[in-house]
Amino acid sequence: MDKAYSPAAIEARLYARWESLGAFKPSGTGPAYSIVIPPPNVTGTLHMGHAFQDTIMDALIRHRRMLGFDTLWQPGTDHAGIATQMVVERQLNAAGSSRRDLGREAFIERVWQWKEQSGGIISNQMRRLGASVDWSRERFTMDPQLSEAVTEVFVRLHREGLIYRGKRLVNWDPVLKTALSDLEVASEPEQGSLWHLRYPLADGPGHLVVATTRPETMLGDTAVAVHPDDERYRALIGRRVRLPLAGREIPIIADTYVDPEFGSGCVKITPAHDFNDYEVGQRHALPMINVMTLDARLTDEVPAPYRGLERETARARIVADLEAQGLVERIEPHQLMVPRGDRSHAILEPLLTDQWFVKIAPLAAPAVRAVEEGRIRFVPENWSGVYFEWMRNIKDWCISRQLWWGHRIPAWYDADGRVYVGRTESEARAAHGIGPEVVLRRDEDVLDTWFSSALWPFSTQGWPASTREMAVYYPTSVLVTGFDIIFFWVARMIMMGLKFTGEVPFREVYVHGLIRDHDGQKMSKSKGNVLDPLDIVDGIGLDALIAKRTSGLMQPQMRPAIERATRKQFPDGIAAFGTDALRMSFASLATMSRDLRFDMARVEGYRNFCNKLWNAARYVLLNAAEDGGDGVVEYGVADRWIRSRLAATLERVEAGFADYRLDLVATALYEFTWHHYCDWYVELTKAVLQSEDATAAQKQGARRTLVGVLETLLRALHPLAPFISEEIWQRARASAGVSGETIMLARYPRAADLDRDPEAERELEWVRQFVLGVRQIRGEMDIAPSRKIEVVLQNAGPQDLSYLDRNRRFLERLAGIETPRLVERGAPAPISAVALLGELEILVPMAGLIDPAAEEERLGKRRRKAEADLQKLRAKTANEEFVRNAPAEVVAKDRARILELGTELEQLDRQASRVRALLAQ
RNA sequence: GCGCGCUUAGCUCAGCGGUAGAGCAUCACCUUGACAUGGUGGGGGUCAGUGGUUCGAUCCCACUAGCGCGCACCA
Repeated sequence: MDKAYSPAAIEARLYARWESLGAFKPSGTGPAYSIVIPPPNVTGTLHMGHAFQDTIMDALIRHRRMLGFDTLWQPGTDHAGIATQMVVERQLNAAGSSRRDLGREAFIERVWQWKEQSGGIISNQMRRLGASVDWSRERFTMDPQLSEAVTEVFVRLHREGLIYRGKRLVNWDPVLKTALSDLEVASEPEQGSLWHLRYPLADGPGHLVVATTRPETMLGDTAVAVHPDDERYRALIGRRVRLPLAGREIPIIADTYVDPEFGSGCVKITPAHDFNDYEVGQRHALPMINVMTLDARLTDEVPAPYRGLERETARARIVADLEAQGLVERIEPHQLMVPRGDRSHAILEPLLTDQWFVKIAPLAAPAVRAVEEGRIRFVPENWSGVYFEWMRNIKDWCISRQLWWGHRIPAWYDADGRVYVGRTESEARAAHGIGPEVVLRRDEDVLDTWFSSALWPFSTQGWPASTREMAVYYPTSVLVTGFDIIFFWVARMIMMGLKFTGEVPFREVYVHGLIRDHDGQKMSKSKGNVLDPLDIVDGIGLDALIAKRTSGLMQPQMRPAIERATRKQFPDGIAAFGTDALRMSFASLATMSRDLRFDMARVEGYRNFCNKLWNAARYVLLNAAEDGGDGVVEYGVADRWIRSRLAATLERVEAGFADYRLDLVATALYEFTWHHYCDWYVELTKAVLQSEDATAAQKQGARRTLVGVLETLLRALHPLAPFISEEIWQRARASAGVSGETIMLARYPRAADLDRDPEAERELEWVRQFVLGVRQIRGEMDIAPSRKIEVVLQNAGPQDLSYLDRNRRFLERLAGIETPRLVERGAPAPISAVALLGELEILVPMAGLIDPAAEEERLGKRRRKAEADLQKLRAKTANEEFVRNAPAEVVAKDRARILELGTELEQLDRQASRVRALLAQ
C-alpha cells in the first residue's frame, strides 16, 4: 500500500467494477427497501444540495443492502418544464432566434436534442459520488410509459370531476406568458407608492378618495367599496361615482373586506386584476373588465389613449392625466409585497384566463389523514405541522401551463369550443360519439411539471400496469428531501399516491436541512459562493475556481466582489479531498437542523481521517502478513477490550441509522477508528507484537484481532465511505479470512455479533488512566518522550497488583516507563510528581527530572478542581430533600465520589507539603 | 399578523433532568518503525436573558431579546 491515501487512484476504478458486477441491482432476497430519488432537472448539473441528498440516500441504501434487504434505489430525471424551456429559449435568443421562429414542433425537437446532449452530465456526476442507484432502471418523466401514467391520471381525475377547466383569475407571468400555481409566486417587499385618487360622485357634488398601489388598473374598476360600519361613508353606500378617465359610473358598495383604518377607507374594486377584488366582485355580482393583455399591456377595453400601453407606461400616463384633472389628492411612499414569478422573476399579473385546475379538497383530506394516523411519518416530526397547515388551507391547483415543453393536456376542442378529454383523440371521439367529419383541435397547453412529479413513486414502477415492481417496491420506504419542496412535491405525491394506488407513496419522509456556505448564506450563482461538489473531490486551482464563479453572471458588476471573496476564502484553491471525505462531511452535517453550514475544514478533517484509516490498515496488513498460521491463539485484555468498544460503537451506529442521524453514525465511527482503534488498540498491539517475551499465541491473538476488527470496521464504514472501505477491504479480506466479491454485498456488522466485555473495559480503563496520568506529568514537566522514566507505585491494592502484573508491557510501552517499583503503604518514598488512580499513587521521582515549583503548581491546580467538586457535592448531599427525592443510585454515586475526592485531596495535600518542604530548602 | 426553527468553547456543531463534549483553530513539546493528512500534553464555556416547575435545569414550561425561515397579507 502507498504511504499516503490518494482517493483519485481508487475511486473511478471501484465504481466501474461495482457497476459491472451488477451490485446496484436489487438482490431479490429479504424484505424490500426502496427509495426513489427526487428527480433532478434532466439538463441540470449536480450542486451541493444534490450531493448531500445523494450521500444520505446512498448511505441508507448501502446500509440496508448490506443488511440483506431487497434494495432498490430508483434513479431518474425530471423534464423540468419551465426551467428547461427557459434554458433552450435563451440559447435560441443568443443565436438571434426564438421559439416562435422555430415553431412548436421544431422547438420541442430542439429541447430533446439539448436533453440528449446534457442529460448525461448529472448521472455521471452521481457516479463520481458513488451513488449506488440501479442505472438499468433510470427513468425520465417524459418517457412514454411515464407520460402514459400522466395521461391516465389526468383522464381519471377529469372523469371524476376532480379536474375542471374554467376562466379564473390566475397568477400570470407576462414574460413567460404562462399561468403559474400559487406556489410558484415569490412575493418580495418592494418600495412603491400609495396613490390617493379622487373619484367624483356621479349624482352630486363631492368625491371619494380611494387609495391604490396600482393606479394603472383603475380603468378596470367596477365599484368602490367601503366598510358597512364606517360612519364617514355610510350615507354614500348605494350611490355612484364617475370613474375618471373612463367616464363610466360605478357603484359604491359595502363590504367587510375593507379596513377603515387603512388609506382613506375607500377601496377601488378591480375584480379582473386583484385576487381580493375578485372575491368582492363575486359577492356583489360585479362585472369584470379585463384591461390587461397577456403581455401586460392595456386592452381595447380602456379609452383609446391608453390602449396598448405597457403597464408601467400606462401607470405614468394615467397618474399624469389624473393630476392634470386635479384628481390626485396625494402620493405617499408605501412598501408593498410585489408578486414575482419564481423562475422569470417578472412581476406577475392576476389575469382572467381559461385554465385547468385540480379540485384539491377531496384529494387533500385523505392525505391529511395518512399523516395524522401515522401511515406516513415526518422526520423531524415538526414538519408534519407545516404540512397540515398548508393542507388545511390548500386551494385548487392550476395545472395548465402555456408552455411547449411538457406533457400536453389530453383534451380536444371542436369548433364551438366544446372540450373532450380522452387518453387519445380517438378515445375522446369514441367516448363522445364524434365522427371523423368533425375537426378537433388539441389543447395547446402542457401540464405543470409537478403534476408528473407527483406520480413519480409509482410511475417509475410501471404504473398504470400492475407490475412486479409495484407489488414489491411500492410503497417506498422513505422519501429523502428538503423542506423547500414539501408543498410542491411531497404533499402532492401523497395525494396522488393515495388516490391512484390506495397506498401511501412512502412510509417516512426524512426532511433534511439546506446546505449553506460557511457564513450561513444560501449558495447561489449570483452570490458567487457556489461550490461544485466535484471540485472538492478532485480539487481545483484558485484561478479556475474564480473563473467558474464569475462566468455567466446575471449581474457582471458582482464580479470583483466575488473574486475578492473567493481569493480570501480559498487562497490556494481547493485541495483534492476525495469522495469519501466529502461524503463523511455530508454525513456529519446531517443533523436535525434546517440550516447546515458547509465548512471546508470539516472536509479536510475527514480527508485526514481517511488517511488515518489508510495508514492503520497499512500497519495491520504488514503485521497480518506475519500470521503464524494455525497455532494456538490467545486473546488478551486489549483484544477483548477493542471488540467490546466495537460492539458499543455498532450500537451507536444502529441507533443513528434508525433515527436518520447520520451525523451520529459518522461521529461514532470516527471516534472508534481514531480514538479507540488507532490511538490505543494499535499502540497496545505494538507492545505485544514487538515484545520478545510475548507468546506466539498472544501475538497471534493480537494479529487476528487487528485484522478482524479492521475488517468489521470497514464494513461499518462502507455506507458512508464506500471507496476507501472497499479498497482496503479488498486487500484485507484474505487476512481476515472472509470471502466475497465486494464489500458492498458483504454483511453489515451488528452490535449483537460482538459481546460487550465489562471486565476488559474496566481493566483497560485502568491501563488508560495509568498511562494518561504518567503522560500528563511528562507533558507538563516537559520530559522528552524518548526518555524512559522511573515510576514508584504506592498504596497498590490487590486489584492494582493484578492489573499491573498483566499489563506491565502496555504501561512500559505507552507511558514510557521503566518497570515500576512498589512501595508499601506509609513507607518512605522519593519526592515525586504524582498521578492518582483511585487509591493507587503513581510517583514519578523528581530527582533531575522535575521542577518542584512546576509540580507544586500542577498539584495546586488539581487540588482546586477537586476541592470545588467536593464543595458542590457536599452541599448537594447535605440537602435532605435531595437525599429523600433523588434516586438512590444517584445519591450513592455522589457519596462515593465524595469519599474519592476526600482521598484525592489528602494525597494531593501530602504531596504538596513534601514538594513545599523541598522548595523551602 | 400567524406559524416554525435557532442562540452551548475563537469558529462549525453534537448533547441533555444528576461532574459541560467533539472537530477545527490556538499554545507547548516531539522527524518514537502505520500515519507530520501525524503523536503527546495544555488552555479555553456564569450552555442568549428573566421568571417558573423540580431535591436538582444547559436540558422541561412561560416570557423577553437577537437571528433565520415559511405562510398570509391593508387596497
